[in-house]
Amino acid sequence: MNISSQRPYREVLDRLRACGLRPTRQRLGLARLLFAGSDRHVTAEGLHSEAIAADVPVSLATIYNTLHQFTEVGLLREVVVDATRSYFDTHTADHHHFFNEKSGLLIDIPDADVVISQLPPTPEGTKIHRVDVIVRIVD
Amino acid sequence: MNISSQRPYREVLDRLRACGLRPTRQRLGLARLLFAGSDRHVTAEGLHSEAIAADVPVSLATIYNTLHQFTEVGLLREVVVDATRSYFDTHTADHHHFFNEKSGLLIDIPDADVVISQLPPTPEGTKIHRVDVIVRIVD
DNA sequence: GTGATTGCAAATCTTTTGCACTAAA
DNA sequence: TTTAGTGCAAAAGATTTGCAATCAC
Repeated sequence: MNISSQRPYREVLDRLRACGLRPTRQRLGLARLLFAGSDRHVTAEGLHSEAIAADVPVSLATIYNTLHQFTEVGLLREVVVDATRSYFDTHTADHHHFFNEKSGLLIDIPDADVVISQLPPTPEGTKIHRVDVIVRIVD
Repeated sequence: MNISSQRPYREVLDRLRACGLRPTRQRLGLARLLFAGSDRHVTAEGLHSEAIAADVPVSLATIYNTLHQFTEVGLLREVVVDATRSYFDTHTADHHHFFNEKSGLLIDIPDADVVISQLPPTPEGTKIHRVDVIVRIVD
C-alpha cells in the first residue's frame, strides 16, 4: 500500500466533504468510479452494474439517491435525451450533446463548438436556467 | 346539424385516410381534439383526461397506440424534455422549445427565432437527424 | 450515542403487451 | 367476411419510498 494509490481516495473524500456529503463507503466507491477518468455519461442501471463489477456493493436505491445527491451539489448534471432513461453527466460545465438514438450513445460537444447567435426573449417573468442543444444523429 | 359543423370531421377524416390510418371513432375523436386549434403539447395522461371530458371514450392503451401511430405518420412529433413523461407536439415542422421545469409548460419557439451559426461535424459515419434546442426557464 | 445513510422489498408511475372482442372496409 | 383496431387487465421498466438495520462522526 503506497501513498499514491491512496491519493484518489483522499481527493474524492475531500471533494465529497467539500460538498457537505458524508463520505460513506458507497458514495466514495461511486465517486471514484464516476470521477476516475475523463467525462462520463451514466445511467442508474449502468452505474449499478459497474459498481457491482468493481466490488463496490451498492443497492440500486442507493445509486438513485447518490446520483440525485451528486446532482444537487453540482458534481453531476442530468441530461434528458431519452424518455425512457435518465443519463447523468460527470461534465457539469455548460456544453451540449450528440445523441445516437439507435445506440443510446451520448457524446459531449464543448460549449465553444456550438454558437447560438440568436435566441428569442424568454416569456414574461421567466429567465433562462440553461440551454440544451441535442444533436440527434443516425448512423 | 349543419354542414359547417361537419367540416372538421371530414377534414380530419381525410387527413387520417391520407396517412393510411383507418378513421376509427377513437382516432377521429383524438385527432379532432389534437388538431382543432393551434399548436398543442400533450402528454398521454393529459390527452386521456381531455378525451374522457370531451365524451370521446378511449382507453389509455389506445391513447398510447394513437400517439405513436400519429407520430409515425408525421402528424405528431415527440418532444423529450422531461425524463418522467413524454410530450407530443402537434407542430411537426422544425422548431424549438422553452420548457418551464417547474410548471411542465412547453412553449414553441419558431425555427427562425433560433440561429445556430456553428455546430461541430458529426461523428464519423453519422449524420444529423434533427437538432433540438431546449431553453429551460425558471420563474 | 445519535442522526445520517443504506438496503431491501414493496409501492408508484408511465408505458407496453397479450388476447378476446368490436368495428371498418 | 376479413383484417385492423380497441379495451382491459396484467406485465414490464424505471424510479421512489418506508422502515429497520448500519455507519460516520
